[in-house]
Amino acid sequence: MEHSEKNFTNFIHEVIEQDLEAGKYQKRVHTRFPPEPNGYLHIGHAKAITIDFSTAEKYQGLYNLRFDDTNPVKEDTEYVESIMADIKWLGYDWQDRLFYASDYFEKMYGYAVELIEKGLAYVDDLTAEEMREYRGTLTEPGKNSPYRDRSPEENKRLFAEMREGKYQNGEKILRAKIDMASPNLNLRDPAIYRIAHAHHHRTGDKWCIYPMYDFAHPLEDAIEGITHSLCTLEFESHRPLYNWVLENLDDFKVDAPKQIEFARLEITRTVMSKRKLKLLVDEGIVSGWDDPRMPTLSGMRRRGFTPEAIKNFCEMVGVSKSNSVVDSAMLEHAIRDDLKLKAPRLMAVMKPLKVVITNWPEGQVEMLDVPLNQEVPEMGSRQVPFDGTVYVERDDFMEEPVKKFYRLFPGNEVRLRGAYFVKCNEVIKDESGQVIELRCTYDPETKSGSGFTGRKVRGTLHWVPANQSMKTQVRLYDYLLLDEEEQTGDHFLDNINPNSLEVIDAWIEPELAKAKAHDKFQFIRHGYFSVDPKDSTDEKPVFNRVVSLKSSWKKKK
RNA sequence: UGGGGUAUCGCCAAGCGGUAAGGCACAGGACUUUGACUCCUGCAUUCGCUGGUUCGAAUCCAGCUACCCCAGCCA
Repeated sequence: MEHSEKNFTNFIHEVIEQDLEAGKYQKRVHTRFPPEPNGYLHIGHAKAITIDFSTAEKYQGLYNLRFDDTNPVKEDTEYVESIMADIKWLGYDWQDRLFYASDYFEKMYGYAVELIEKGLAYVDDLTAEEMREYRGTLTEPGKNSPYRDRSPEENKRLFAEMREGKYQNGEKILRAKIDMASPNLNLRDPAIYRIAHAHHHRTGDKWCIYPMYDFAHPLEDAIEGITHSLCTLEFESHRPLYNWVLENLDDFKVDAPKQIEFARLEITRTVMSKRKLKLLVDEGIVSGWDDPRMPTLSGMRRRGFTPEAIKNFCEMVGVSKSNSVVDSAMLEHAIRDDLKLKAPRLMAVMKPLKVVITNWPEGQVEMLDVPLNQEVPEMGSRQVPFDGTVYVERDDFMEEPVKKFYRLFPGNEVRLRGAYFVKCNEVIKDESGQVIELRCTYDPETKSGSGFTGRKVRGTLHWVPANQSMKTQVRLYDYLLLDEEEQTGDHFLDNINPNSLEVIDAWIEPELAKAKAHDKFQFIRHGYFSVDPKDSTDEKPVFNRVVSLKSSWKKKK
């Protein structure tokens, strides 16, 4: 007899393995991701999706995609489409298991009637305000509605009339009859069906009553045969209600799904609330849900994040029940880690300073063969023309070098990446004293790849050919949007980082002119960039900086 | 204040009575045609606090404390 071995990696797996061992749910594992189509998915949803789907995969189970579309006034087809696109992009395939809560409206109506017949639900005439008053407070019990004791027959008739459209919004409501004195407010006769004369994006005008989340969700799960219903912590106190609904319906007496809660994802300096993100869009603070500064999956995709990086990040973060705030450095690590072996490494100069090689043969153009990624030889190489006149980064020159500066300064020799050693001999300035050009000499012996070992230089500079580089736009983003750690409350708009987007020109080497939408590169020393799919043209790519490189030098400066 | 949760390194997070995994960050060092990457090394005698049980506790018990969620006809 083998001893049962603990094989779980987080508390959800632990629960599942106990169920499996106990033989529950015919030893099936079936999960679901149930977004409401009222906005775009963000990185927080990515965590939920990976938890929901990878948990099912871990146990050879199935997972559903289900739109929880029970509130027509907030939902829209645009959102269901974006959600599906984003999940596909992440790499998950729900196959034929795509569901909509709205497909169950008729069934749900039937279950509501069953509760009415059992005397477990009643139609209330109280207004919303009255209901709030009757509900009591955290410390005081509520009191029963005067309509609480209507007969099942009357309730049934009234509920049918609600469905028929006989009443206005708010005029009547169906409530579960539980306990107005419960210490758990969610059990004080919660509303389960409200009247909403609104057009639903899928059912149109067929219905004017819609089930509430607390009633609908357990039914959706149970109808689909979900075994483990994973959701975020704020639903913890709803679990008794979730269970109440299923316990009181004859169809779901056995193997009712089990709700398990986990902490939602929070990342430093990141707005992670659909409501707030929508506000940013509506206020025009960002260009749309897919603005590259947005933590939405569509924004991150456009910015240049990869699904692998996002999934790895979620895995790194882990799953627990403690409210935590993950350092954005972890996300940055995830994308750098993924891109470092995928992205070709090329050169782009953002603030150019002209360098003329005075001893370069007049008119000679040498095509330098430079590897695309030294660590991945299979990537091959590209040609970079070298004609003795290049741009280097202005920051890579200091007329009066500070301590430990080993780039270009008068009298110093450095390597031009992929080319030769050059030595700075002369500094040319304009009338105002601004350095406008450097005169250097090169040493033909030192060509890259030649195996020259005569002497070493500390600095290697990236550069572009001055005459054959292309000027284009690059967008530098300071990680996401917020200035401060402070992101709570409704005043988060005051914390928007004004420098979250900096658009500047850059000179790119010829190879990069061919870059296509979503192509990713490392620009030596500048970071990882991705070609913007919306604003690039066939002739001219526009680059978004996905993330910068780590730099110990800048910090010490 | 009633109910429900959570507290382990700067940030995540393992741990399930046998003497504190791992990742991120950080700091040294090696390497280097990116001050990147990679590679070494360091980084909790201590687990919110106080008591108790035990040969032995982050793990069990008791009592505190702090923080999060719930008073939508949102999800």
